Amino acid sequence: MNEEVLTEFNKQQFQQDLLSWYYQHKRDLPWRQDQDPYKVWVSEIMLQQTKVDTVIPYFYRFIDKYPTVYDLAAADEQEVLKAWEGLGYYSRAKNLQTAVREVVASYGGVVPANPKELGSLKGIGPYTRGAILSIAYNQPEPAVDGNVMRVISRILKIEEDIAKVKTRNIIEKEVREIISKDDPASFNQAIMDLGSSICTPKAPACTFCPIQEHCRAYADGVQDELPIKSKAKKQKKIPYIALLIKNENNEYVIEQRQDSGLLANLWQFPMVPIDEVGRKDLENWVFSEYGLKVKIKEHKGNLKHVFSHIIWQLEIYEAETINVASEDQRLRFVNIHEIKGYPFPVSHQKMMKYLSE
DNA sequence: AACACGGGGGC
DNA sequence: GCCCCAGTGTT
Repeated sequence: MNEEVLTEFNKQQFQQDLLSWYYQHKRDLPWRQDQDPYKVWVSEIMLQQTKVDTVIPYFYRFIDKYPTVYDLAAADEQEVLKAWEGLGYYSRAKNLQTAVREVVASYGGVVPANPKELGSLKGIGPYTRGAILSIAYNQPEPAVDGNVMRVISRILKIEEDIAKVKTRNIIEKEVREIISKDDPASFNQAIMDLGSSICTPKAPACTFCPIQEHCRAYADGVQDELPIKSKAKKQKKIPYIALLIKNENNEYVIEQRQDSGLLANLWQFPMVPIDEVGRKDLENWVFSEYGLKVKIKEHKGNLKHVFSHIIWQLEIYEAETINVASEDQRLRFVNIHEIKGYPFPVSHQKMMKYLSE
């Protein structure tokens, strides 16, 4: 026997150790009540780049409001966005509804059970495709997310940068090799559960790990060095003056953002990009941009809001205007009760504490 | 291959 | 502050 054989990966034992642990410790999550492909789908979209604890209340409300693909397909887009408010990455909501409408129109309301059709739907990439096929349809397909990349790169001691597409593909291929054919749904979810509770990014709890004896990183004492991941670049700061513009009826001006890009179609208080406009021309700019004659009043406070790629620095000012019949369909005057019906980004929800009757 | 795209939580 | 999170679409 050579050394290669001694360190060879014991697939059967690995599966058994992982799955027994999972059957004993799996969390009772709302999307694990049944295997309804639509519910699995909704949960997987919500869980993209988002923690389980954050998703749970959104998932309950969303499924309560849109229990089937038909309900979501028929829903009003703004209401869907309102249901998504605060969850972030709002294109997920738009893409989900687009895809659900496609399922109703082209697949008789049945979520496709094959990789090609499923993966062609808007918002369903390699991860979500694998997650739905394995969890809802019991197919032995990899579902490689951040957890899986971390766990597998440690288990197999893969020292490639997991930020690279190539590495993701390597890991997907490895998972295809070692996935349980008997219970692929549990296998994929087991690795994700393990990644969130034991095989954590920092200080993994290797002493409690059910697959410790299969872990090459642990064997070599390098579990804290893996996975290797290149750093994201620093966010650029963008200063704005945000305006709480009130008219004589105690209504505030809100505007709808454009239908693509950052926070697409959400509503906000008018913001002036200071770097482009300058402070001197502020009121002129507001008039040219919105057709509103405003008078800047009191400085109410400052707000910093961090996105994944930029940072907004908001200076908040109160302002006054007179009611005008604006041509701009994306502009509205609303009172502090009506405002609650519009989907707002968190940054502007924080500004609402400065509103007054 | 790089970047845009939210928000929250751990340390 | 930095890093991470059940990623995908666009360029």
